[in-house]
Amino acid sequence: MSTPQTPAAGLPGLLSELAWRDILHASTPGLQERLATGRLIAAYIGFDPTASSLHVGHLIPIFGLIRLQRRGGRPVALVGGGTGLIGDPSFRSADRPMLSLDVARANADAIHVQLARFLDFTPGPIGAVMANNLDWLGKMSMIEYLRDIGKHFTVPYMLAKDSVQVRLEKGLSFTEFSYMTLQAIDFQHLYRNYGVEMQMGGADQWGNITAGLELIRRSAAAAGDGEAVAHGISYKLLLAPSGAKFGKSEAGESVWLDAARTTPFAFYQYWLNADDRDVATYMRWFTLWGPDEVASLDAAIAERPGDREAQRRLAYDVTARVHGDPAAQDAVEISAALFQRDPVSDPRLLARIHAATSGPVVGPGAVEGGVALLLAEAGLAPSRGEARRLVTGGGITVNGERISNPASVPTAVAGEWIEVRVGKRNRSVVRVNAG
RNA sequence: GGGUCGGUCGGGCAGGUGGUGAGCCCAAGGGUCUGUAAAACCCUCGCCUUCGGCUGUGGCAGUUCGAUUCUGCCCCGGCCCA
Repeated sequence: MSTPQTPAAGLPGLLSELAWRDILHASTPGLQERLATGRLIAAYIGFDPTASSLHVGHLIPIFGLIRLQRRGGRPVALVGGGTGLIGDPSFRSADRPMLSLDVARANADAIHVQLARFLDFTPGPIGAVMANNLDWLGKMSMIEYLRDIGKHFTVPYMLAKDSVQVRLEKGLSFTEFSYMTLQAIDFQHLYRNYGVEMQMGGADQWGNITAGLELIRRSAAAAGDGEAVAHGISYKLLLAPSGAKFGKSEAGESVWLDAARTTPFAFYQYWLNADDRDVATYMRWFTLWGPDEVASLDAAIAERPGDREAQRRLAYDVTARVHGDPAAQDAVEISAALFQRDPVSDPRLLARIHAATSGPVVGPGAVEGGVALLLAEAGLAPSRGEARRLVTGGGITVNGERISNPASVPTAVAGEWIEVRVGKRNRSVVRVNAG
């Protein structure tokens, strides 16, 4: 981890900030000089509409745009409504599925809405802008493409990309091979129509970014004063030191930014449970905290790991950014109630926890059938046999009491709520539906 | 299209020659200790109505008292040839 030092303010300090946060992978020569002029710069990042929601992995590019805007740059979020129809082959081992036009469009719209939360779209010099590349890629004719774009790319240049090389053995369709030229068109289009001078992206995108630079350089050759007219930055791939798969819950599910897919409570819990070895990286990447604050939390991790101060601060900060302060506060309170030693007995609090965690609902028959049946019916155990094993193994606590007999019948609080703990971390409130 | 080798739990494997497949390793889950950690140790790990029962070796048939094993056709994957 780099030694924190206060970077210069504004755009001139952008690269050094990314460096001390240990995010910077590569940047084009001359970029620092361009930023040092302090002149306004616009930069973009592309988002593939492969799903109808962004997930925590997308926070990396999102923060890329946020940091740019805070330093006085104009962020441009490009949704790949057109490129998503093709599928980026970069470093993928197999063909990626192509999205249908309808799905790509619907996903692009949904992602649009999510991105709006993170950036300031107020019109102005640094107001964020959204674009969808289907708007221009969808209109381009094949003749236009081959004459104006294809002409600037040599096959050896395209073949030389690492991202292509790794696919040559396994096979690569012409469609996928052409992907980099589409992304280059995006860059050129944004360069010409929005004044975008820079593209940012993950390290796996470097080949695509440079393809865009190549297209802009060749097609703007008339300018010809030798100075680079466009730039690129790539971010390191996030490798969690603990070896954990970033962005996956303990159950192996993706952690989404959409509250309907991942509740704010689950989202908060994901960050709170970050491994000590990973939290240092996460707080650098996923917050706007400065060097001093980061250093003090580094110290807190080292001196009082049990307090998990960094995890708590991180979890709150990210949850608040994604879901808002009230939701983050709610997640903190619910976590406190659910993970204290004593069971929750207040029906109103139980109802609140049930709602915030999207707790399971079962019929009265599931309760009368005993704990094992209840666990299976509530989806807290995959099968009745598994539920039985959990109970006999001492892993189940109901309303604060450890249960050892799979057939025992639990009592619902206020006739409606049952607090169930499966192991230590998985805690939930089950609602018994009398009707 | 032809040949060949394979398809056994989430992943990787063992199960020469027809005689009981619920075994192993990893991953995962639970417990103890903890911080809702990590590490370590212990337990579990197909399904069910659980002192017992059922299903299951890619699919469908066949031979047989009995098939992972033998036969036929089909599906899927690797490699070689065209």
